[in-house]
Amino acid sequence: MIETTLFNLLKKEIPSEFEIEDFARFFQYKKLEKDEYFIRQGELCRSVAFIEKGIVLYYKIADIGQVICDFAKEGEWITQYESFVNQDLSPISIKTIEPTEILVISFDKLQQLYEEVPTVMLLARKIIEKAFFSSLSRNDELQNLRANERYIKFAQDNPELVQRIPQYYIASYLGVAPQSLSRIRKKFIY
Amino acid sequence: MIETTLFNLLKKEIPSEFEIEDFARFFQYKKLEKDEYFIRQGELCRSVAFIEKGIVLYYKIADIGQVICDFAKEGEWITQYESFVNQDLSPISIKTIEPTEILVISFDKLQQLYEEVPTVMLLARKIIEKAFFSSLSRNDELQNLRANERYIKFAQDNPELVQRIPQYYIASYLGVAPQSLSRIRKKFIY
DNA sequence: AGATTTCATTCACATTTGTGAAGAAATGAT
DNA sequence: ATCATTTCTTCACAAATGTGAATGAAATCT
Repeated sequence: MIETTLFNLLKKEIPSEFEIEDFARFFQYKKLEKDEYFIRQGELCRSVAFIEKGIVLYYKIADIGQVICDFAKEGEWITQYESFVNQDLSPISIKTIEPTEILVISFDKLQQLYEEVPTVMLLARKIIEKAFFSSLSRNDELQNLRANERYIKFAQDNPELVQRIPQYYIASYLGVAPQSLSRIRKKFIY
Repeated sequence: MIETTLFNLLKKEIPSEFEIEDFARFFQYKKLEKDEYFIRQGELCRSVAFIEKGIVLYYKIADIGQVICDFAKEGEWITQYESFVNQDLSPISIKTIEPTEILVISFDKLQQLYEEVPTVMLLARKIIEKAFFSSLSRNDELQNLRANERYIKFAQDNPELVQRIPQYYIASYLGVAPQSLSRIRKKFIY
């Protein structure tokens, strides 16, 4: 379990005497089936994870039913920053939609890692900033693009996800009815 | 210019020997007319400001024309975090839509302030986190609410702004045509 | 393989939203 | 006060999107 994308990435990004084995002490490797949960709506979020392989779905149950908030795939972090930071109850659930392998680090271990390798904190900030900027550009798209334009952009930016994620999830993520997305797609496939 | 909302707030929030006068050294007070710019699309953003009084508009010129990205009013910070952090060209313009008074601090002075009063950095992080979380909930609203629901929520959350901001700006912010917003409003005013 | 469930498509129709034009109302300038 | 400009409203019509039901395809289970 030592030769992971994450540890190689950390070793490369973070200038320190730390070796891959040292990083590995802080993380717990987990193999999840399809439809297993990383966190459930209403629970406390006490850890962060890196996805080695697979896809997770962020969603919540609202009055209109299930709403897809986000996706994350291999090479990305699973963060529920809002509840992680405030140690508040999570407003959303995160679950796998494929067999998925993750490396988990608890809040406490993360603090230790920060202390042992302060540069990690810089990396963490960059990850959070990236999430922030993505959120801003998602606002822009939801505000200014039509459903069909949103789909085209999503498909261009995430060609793999279009293959791996059920369409009604993508529809929900784009804020559109599944039937409408089907109608939209018909115009681009000939 | 010493008795400002900002300096009282800093004095209250930040435990230190710093007095109001000490904070004042770092900020430059500016009085802006209506329609003056804090930053223009395509320029470098080298400062942050606190609004003592007035309202600013975040907007950009896109292919569909002018698009309103955000508002900020007295008691809030003017930040263009994306370009501020990366020292990149600003993708948006920020201008006043009322006579407005602000307290400006440059990037360099902010670093100095961080060094002299480290707790300021915590405050800064909280401000950025707040912007992040607002962005997430704006995503949620744009994704899941209809135009009329978005307007109702906006009006509930910002009753003052509804009075002070032209409606076609609000329409653009909500991602709706001004005529549609007018139609929506008709149903709630009797 | 067969049965069951889940997912995607299609259709008809309702509702929402966009668009361009016209005029009313409000605001600002002289 | 008068005029000019900006903002808001209204209308008729077009386009986009939602909804519920029906069908078929694909995936999953046993």
